Amino acid sequence: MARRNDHSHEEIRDMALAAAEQIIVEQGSDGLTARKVASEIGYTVGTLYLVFANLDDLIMHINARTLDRLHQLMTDGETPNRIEKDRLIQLGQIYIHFAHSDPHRWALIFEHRPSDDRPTPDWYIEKAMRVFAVVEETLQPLAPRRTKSELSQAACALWAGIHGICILGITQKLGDVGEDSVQELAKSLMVNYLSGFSNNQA
Amino acid sequence: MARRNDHSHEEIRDMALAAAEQIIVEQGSDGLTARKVASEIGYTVGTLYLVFANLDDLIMHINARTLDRLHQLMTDGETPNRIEKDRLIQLGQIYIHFAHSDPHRWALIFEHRPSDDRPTPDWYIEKAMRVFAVVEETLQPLAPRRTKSELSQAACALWAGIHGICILGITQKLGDVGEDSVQELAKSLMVNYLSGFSNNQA
DNA sequence: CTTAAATTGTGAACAATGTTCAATTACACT
DNA sequence: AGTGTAATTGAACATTGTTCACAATTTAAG
Repeated sequence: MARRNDHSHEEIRDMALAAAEQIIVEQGSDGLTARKVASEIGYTVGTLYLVFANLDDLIMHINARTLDRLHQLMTDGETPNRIEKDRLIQLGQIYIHFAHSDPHRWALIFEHRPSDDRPTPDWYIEKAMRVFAVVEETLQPLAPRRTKSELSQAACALWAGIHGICILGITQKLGDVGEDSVQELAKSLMVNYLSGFSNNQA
Repeated sequence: MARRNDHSHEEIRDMALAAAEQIIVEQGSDGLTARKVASEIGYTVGTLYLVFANLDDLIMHINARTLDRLHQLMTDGETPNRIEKDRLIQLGQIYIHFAHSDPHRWALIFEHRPSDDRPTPDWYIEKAMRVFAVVEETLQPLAPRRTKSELSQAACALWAGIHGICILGITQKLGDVGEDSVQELAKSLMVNYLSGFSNNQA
């Protein structure tokens, strides 16, 4: 059976992504195989390779979706009137909760290393930057006298810091801790960092 | 040819670890295969499985060695007379330099996720804790009035933070930055965090 | 020194993986 | 109906981790 025309390539692409995501959520990245995804959508491996260059390509697209959902959560219900410090801390909470509620999809973003020959595509970098920009914008009002580059650096340090806590927390590298403890750690990091960052500005 | 008795199992174990580490250093974890390690030491796959339970087991032992080397670097040339704040910042520098100078072996520690059925062995956790303890001990004199649990939490937050910066720096997730930039970010994190942590104590 | 037993290493075999591509099938148009 | 085109297939290939019946060699016994 060929040329079934049941679905356009665009449709197959979306079906494959949805099926792949379900596998990831349920079984983690180890459970993801080309054959499984294909059979799940009623096609065969060959078809998958008509739509994606390879599994890495498919994973990149899953990750893009994950970044979109994270960005959505971080900008959802934005309350600009709120005290900015709380808003930043809230961002950290959102990130950590996101990672804990969907650990497999979250982990997939960082398990994937860009191979040397195929560098990370621009459209992907752009999505990652979009998430990061939210942090930067939220930080800005907290230290108005800092230069743009100082702000960028601080946002970077803070966000990477939260991320590190998240990683060590979820992968249990520092003992058996729940989401609550991770939230505590992150809050401690943000509050103390901000205290130094805001007070010591020129 | 069996029972060659050229080497004891202990010796084979060490040779295999050395060969595997060389492969990791040169090619990264993707290049590591059972057959490669075996042929490198002049034995066959079967023999490898007499000495290690499986590849995960072998990797755990490599990671243990890596942790030992890191611990060595962190406690080497200890100068207790030095200002403690500088000492802590120095620890961060050591960690970041370690990661950059040996990215493949460093990454291997975090790529490896403990499988559900075989939890991380105690001897491994102990080695990880040993590294972490150095941070805790160095932090203690900086905030004498804090409780033990507060100190532990702060050390955790700080260390995880440094680690996060390291990850995003090395994997280039936040653009193309060199070791110097990563060092800057880490220093920013530590200085500002410490400022808040030391000043605001009861 | 010969022979039997114990032990140590082998490598063929298996199931699974990502990936490719000649062959096959179904559709659209004349 | 017939013909060409394009979509889909799935068998095939190279690798992977892992196992285990067997073979080779050392050791012990007679």
